[in-house]
Amino acid sequence: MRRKTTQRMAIERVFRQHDRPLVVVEILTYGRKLVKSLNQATVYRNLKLLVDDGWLKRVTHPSLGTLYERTGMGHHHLFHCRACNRAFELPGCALKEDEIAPDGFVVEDHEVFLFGVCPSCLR
Amino acid sequence: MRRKTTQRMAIERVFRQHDRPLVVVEILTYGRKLVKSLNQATVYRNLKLLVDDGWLKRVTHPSLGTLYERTGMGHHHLFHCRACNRAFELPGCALKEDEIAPDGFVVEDHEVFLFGVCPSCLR
DNA sequence: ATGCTAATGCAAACGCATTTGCAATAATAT
DNA sequence: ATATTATTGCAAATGCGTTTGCATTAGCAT
Repeated sequence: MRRKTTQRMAIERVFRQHDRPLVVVEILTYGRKLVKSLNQATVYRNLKLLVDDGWLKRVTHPSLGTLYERTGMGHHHLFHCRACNRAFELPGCALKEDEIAPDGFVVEDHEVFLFGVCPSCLR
Repeated sequence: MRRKTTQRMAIERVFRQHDRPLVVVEILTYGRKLVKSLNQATVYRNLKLLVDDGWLKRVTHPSLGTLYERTGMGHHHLFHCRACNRAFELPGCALKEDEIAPDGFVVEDHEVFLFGVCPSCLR
């Protein structure tokens, strides 16, 4: 059976604390503040478990590479702050669904990535 | 000075012939139909030159990885056909620019990736 | 408290895209 | 035509994210 380890709980807490998509190094860095011995391999192994459980979702970002984000927040866009390099989830969809497809193309899904400056970096 | 080699001319021709963003293996495969000896390393070296020249642009696609597309066709979205796995450039922008940003976020740029089935795979 | 074994830490290994060293080749100036 | 050297082909090497083998540790059922 699956055991409730301190390292997996720490990883879950990292996501709850930051509430935004995270890169592996971020998870490792933040996680080590909770469990100092936390190892890279452990992070990867647990990320896989959490994705299998449906608790996390793996996303490939054009600039940041692989991101892990919590599931269950509906359709959204990813925002990447060029100042602090963090990713954020912006709720909602700003895509005009009817105007997406030139005739002949059937659009079934889409991904939108926004780039700019986040509120905390603005001031 | 830069020499006009048959391999680079072949690579350029591949892009003109197919008129869509290409992955390195595609460039290599199609290029070898023009210059059978064409080597991978040569492709990479020339892609770098063509990007430096501003003739090509490097793009990172969430599913396909690194793509190379010709420059100068204005703002567009990339469409990925899940049937034939090819990428296409769809002209225009279907993003409602005013509705993108929740207050506090300054959006300076964006990338849109569409997924579905292309015309030729539809029939 | 004890035993079983899932999970960890560590380091080595992996996969894959991309790059590099080098001798051979071919584009260009003369 | 000849010399010069940018460019090629080949194979080995690199970088980097991710995975794996294994001995040790720590959940959890008993």
